[in-house]
Amino acid sequence: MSTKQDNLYTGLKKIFHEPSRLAIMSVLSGSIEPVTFVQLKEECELTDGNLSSHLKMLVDAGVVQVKKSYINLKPRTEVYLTENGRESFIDYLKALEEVLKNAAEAISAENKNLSLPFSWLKPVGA
Amino acid sequence: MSTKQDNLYTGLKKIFHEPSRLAIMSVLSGSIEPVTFVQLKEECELTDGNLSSHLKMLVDAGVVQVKKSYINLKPRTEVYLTENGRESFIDYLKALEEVLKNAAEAISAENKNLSLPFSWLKPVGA
DNA sequence: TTTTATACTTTGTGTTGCAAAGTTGATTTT
DNA sequence: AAAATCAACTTTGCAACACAAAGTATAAAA
Repeated sequence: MSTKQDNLYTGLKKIFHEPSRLAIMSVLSGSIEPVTFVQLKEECELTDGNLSSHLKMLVDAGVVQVKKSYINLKPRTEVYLTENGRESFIDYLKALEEVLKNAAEAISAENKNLSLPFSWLKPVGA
Repeated sequence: MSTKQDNLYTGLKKIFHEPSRLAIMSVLSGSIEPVTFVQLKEECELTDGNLSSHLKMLVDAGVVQVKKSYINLKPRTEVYLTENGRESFIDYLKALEEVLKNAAEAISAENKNLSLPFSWLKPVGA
């Protein structure tokens, strides 16, 4: 039940619709194993500070969980998606797909001459 | 020439990566004719104030232009894309496509059982 | 023993997304 | 002919937030 009237863009939930967090979510989606803070930092090319605060937001939103421990006397922060996180991220991606399709169709409708840059708009089998 | 190191997410230019502005750009992309303030407002389901300020940002970014006139003694604001606007919006959409593909692949790699929600991931002809 | 390094967290600040209020001029009501 | 209403915008105010810079804690090197 969404209170506000839905349109194409309503599904672009703010928590995911930010490049750094999109990167984090993509990396986490790509592994069933938890990912460490340091790995995430490297793969997403984020600074310590920015990763830390984005993670906090994701945790507060209930889409990731964090497990802190010490290994070899060093802190180790492991991050993983919650079940809800996985599901709502997929929903976000679906919404994004719709938005993208819609935009790409608008463009190619008015640009018959333009070579289609968007692979999935090419009619299957053509 | 991009000063900062590029990654997958660098192409998500902030000016377009906001749902309201994405909506505006999509509508504008869908017509060669200029679109009026009132039309945009309705199609994007935005308030007057928010449309006004988003338009200002798009104008300042040089991606749309605005022509003000009076018709029937009423103000008429017509909005249209600049050439640069059309091009850079396509670039944005391409970047978005890459990001989306990357995320969808990550998900389906770790969820063999999951029915693929993303149409373009289905092998063509399968 | 004072640097240096690692793994984070917190703080500070300019930006911005949105709601609410304001503006300008035409039209309708009283 | 005031006064209130409407239409099409613009401006203002403010909480949220993205990013950089600074801070903390512990361990290892010099």
